Amino acid sequence: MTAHSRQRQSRQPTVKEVAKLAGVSPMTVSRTVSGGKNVRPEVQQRVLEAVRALGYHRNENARSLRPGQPSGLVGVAITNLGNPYYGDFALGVEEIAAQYGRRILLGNTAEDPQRERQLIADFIGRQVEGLILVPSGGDAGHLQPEVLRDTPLVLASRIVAGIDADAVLLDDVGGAYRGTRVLLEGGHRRIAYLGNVTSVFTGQRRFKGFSRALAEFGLTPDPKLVKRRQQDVETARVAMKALLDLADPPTAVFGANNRNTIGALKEIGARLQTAGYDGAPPAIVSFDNFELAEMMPVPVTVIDHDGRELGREAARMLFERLTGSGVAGPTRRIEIPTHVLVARA
Amino acid sequence: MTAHSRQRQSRQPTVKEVAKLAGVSPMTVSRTVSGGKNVRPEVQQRVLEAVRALGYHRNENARSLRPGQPSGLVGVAITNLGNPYYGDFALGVEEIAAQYGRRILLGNTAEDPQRERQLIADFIGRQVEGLILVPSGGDAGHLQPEVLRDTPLVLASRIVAGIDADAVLLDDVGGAYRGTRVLLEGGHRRIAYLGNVTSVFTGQRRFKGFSRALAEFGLTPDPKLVKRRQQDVETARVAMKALLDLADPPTAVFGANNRNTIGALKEIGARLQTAGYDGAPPAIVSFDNFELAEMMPVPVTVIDHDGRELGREAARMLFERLTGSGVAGPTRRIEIPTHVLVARA
DNA sequence: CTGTTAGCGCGTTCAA
DNA sequence: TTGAACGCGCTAACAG
Repeated sequence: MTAHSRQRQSRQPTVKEVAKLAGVSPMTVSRTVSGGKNVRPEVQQRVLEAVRALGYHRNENARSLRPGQPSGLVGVAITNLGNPYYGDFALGVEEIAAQYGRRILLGNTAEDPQRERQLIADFIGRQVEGLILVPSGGDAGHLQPEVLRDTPLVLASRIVAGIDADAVLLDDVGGAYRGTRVLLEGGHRRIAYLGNVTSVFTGQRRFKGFSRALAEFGLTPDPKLVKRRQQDVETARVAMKALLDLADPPTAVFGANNRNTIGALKEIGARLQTAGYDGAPPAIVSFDNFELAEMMPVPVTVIDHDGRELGREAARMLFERLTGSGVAGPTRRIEIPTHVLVARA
Repeated sequence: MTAHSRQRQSRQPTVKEVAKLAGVSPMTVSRTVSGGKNVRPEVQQRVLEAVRALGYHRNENARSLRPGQPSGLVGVAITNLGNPYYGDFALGVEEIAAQYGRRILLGNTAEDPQRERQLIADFIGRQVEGLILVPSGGDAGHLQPEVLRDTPLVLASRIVAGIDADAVLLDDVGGAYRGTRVLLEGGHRRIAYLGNVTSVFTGQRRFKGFSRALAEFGLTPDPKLVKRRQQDVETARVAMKALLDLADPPTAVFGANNRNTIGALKEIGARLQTAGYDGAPPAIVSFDNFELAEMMPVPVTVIDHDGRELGREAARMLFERLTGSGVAGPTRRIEIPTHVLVARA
């Protein structure tokens, strides 16, 4: 029988067992493990030895059962952990949460409102002190104040119609606008758009910035060059393929996110490998940075922003609600700036 | 006063409050929310209305207080969530955990053993049913069976000396061996190695595979070409810079992970931009795949493996311990295969 | 300085 | 079918 193969039934030791071993009352154990105020040092010693001997860990769940005791938990629900951008986001949240001594309950919604609803309900059932959510859209019943009661909510990346909550957003419109202008000023006029499904909030905002820049050059988005249904790299690649196969393909492409840009680049890369390929590959503007963007075979202008900082900021907003001031203030909305990194010529 | 600005003090509603509103006893509420066995349909109706009206959520912490009741939590500690590979890993774990109705407590250790120790202790205090850990090395006192008691532990990516626990590893040695052979068979003889600090388990294994391949060609690693201290992209780039500045630079580079490969590529990319650069850039073999590897300006052979599958497999091992059979079997060690994707010529 | 009492929210057990 | 009592682990409040 090996180390981890014992019965799982025998629960963790409790204050009582420690108390018995140390020959004191449970209260003395409790006092000792929570700082040792009003306990004789020699008694503390005995208690701590018993703690060590039994491998005692204070039961945080039982502890937070007392009214007024915070659970020390924050619920975080993200649409797609597989997207490196949201990995960074989660890292930023975790970083701040750790500073505040909080732990993270993490869920991946996979853009499924139903799953999001379940996660939120479960998080509340586990008495999280607050929620950080990248919402997946759709019905928002589970985010209504009556349901959340007094659990603070911070929305990240996207907001939800009808929900008045703190939010950390990107400067989607401005970033998309400035990025698109780079293409226009570079002489491009046939610019394709690859984006998320129309219903996604950031998708709408980025398309608005894109359109605004075009408008300043007397252009409107060409429906044949606008593809807004791609959620992942492979569908984005297929969309790009369709664009390149047009009789009159675009000379530039706006990738409204990470996934769309990379799909587009993969298709372009495949064409460049092809012997018979002649046309000049399109230039790219990418909303979302990605590693090694500077090494692509076509110039990639990046609308850069820091997912980790987005996560940090979301967590900071939450903890302002949870501690000190700001607890009862009006909801706030922050926009994180974006930076256009123009491709080398 | 806006939606989320109320007092935080008024806790979540309890069975009692729901009971009062519905005009029944707390037990009837409890029975109703847990399936409704032995409750008259009309009474259930009243209860569910009260639940809805008050925004009641069953307190999972209180629930799991009863002996024998599982907490429904799994603790996951990762070394670096900012590495896209571990984002994928977390996604895989979450995916399986969701299937088993478990939630994830997530922590980032940042390769800090002290932080890892705190996280594990806290996870146990929160009554997690099991632990999944990418260990950061160093002292393993906090992983001893006496401390973990009966909480099953699954190690991922790396193992820990002296700890007998289930583990999911990569075929580090074999992958590194086969990848290195690709370089050797391509005629390369001066091959540099960029890797993690020597103490990291995977680093040792990958270096072993690398060395083994060299040995078959009558070579040993050249100390001047071996750099094993880089944990992030920037330090890797600097290491690569030093290699390229050698009087006799390597003709190929083995990147022992994601971070090292990308740092190396960034430096190579910078050189290629430089007007005066003449030498042929080195070929690359990368342990760990990364997006767009096929589009680099130098051929990149990838030792590919699926982080998400690693996560899934770790979670599966854990849940085999938690449920059904295998609860008390000997510890197991699984190796996930790696696939060498040879660069285009 | 230390111990006893009581109760947090829930569900098992037993009684009605 | 419904309810009352009890206790899970912990700690404030109150003795001593």
